[in-house]
Amino acid sequence: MQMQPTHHRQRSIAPELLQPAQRRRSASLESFLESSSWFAGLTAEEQARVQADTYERPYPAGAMACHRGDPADHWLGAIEGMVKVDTASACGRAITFAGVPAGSWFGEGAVLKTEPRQYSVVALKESRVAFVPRDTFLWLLARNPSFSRYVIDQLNARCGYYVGLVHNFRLHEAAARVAFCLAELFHRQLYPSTDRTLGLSQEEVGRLSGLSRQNTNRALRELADAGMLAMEYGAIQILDLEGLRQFAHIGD
DNA sequence: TCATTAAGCGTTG
DNA sequence: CAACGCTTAATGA
Repeated sequence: MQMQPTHHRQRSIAPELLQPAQRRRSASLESFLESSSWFAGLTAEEQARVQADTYERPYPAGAMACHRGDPADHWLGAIEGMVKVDTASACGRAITFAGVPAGSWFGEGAVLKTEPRQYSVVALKESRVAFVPRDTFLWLLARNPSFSRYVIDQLNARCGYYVGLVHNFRLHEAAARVAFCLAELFHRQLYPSTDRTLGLSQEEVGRLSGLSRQNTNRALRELADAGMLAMEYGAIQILDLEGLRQFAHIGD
């Protein structure tokens, strides 16, 4: 049995209280690992160790999976739901750095450093998170070239994401910002299997793109009028991902 | 003066 | 009950 993090609210939800979408049959931890692109490049021995060492935890909406300031001793995967990375700082306001849809691995930067975690990880809705212990992660990194290549690609993609973010925010206005943040949730390397309907409230989209609720709403209407997305109650449906990317000037 | 935002509130899904 | 839309008051360019 693995030692599990002690930091999270211990609230479990009775299955009958869950919404249908949340109760939907979801991937087991095992199949989640198997469907992750980096997993196929491991030897049988490595795969076995990863499967033995990795564990998962469920989180209700709003729960914190990792606290800022805790030691970063796990590499994380979003199995189901959606989480965000932010600074839930004691001083002042929370800033969201990234949304992490299901199917994505993240936190590799924190595991590679020895410093405590700089950011918090919060579930945006009912979610399950996979924890790969630091030792296992470093072990793979040291012995398997295809895995280290994957990690390099991951870090590189993240770096490119933030360059694009600065570019976009310096040059463009609200609607383009929102378009950028939404489109990047479908980044091939970072977020390989995002659902076309994002379960994000307008307020969350606002936090993600650094805009007020009003501005976010206005921007979303603009994008909806252009036929790139459809606004739903508590969700955004992406209709034209390429259009969004162009509008956000991704790749310029 | 005009634009933007946080806060509050009534409505809606 | 949370998300949404609208109004309002404060803030600042």
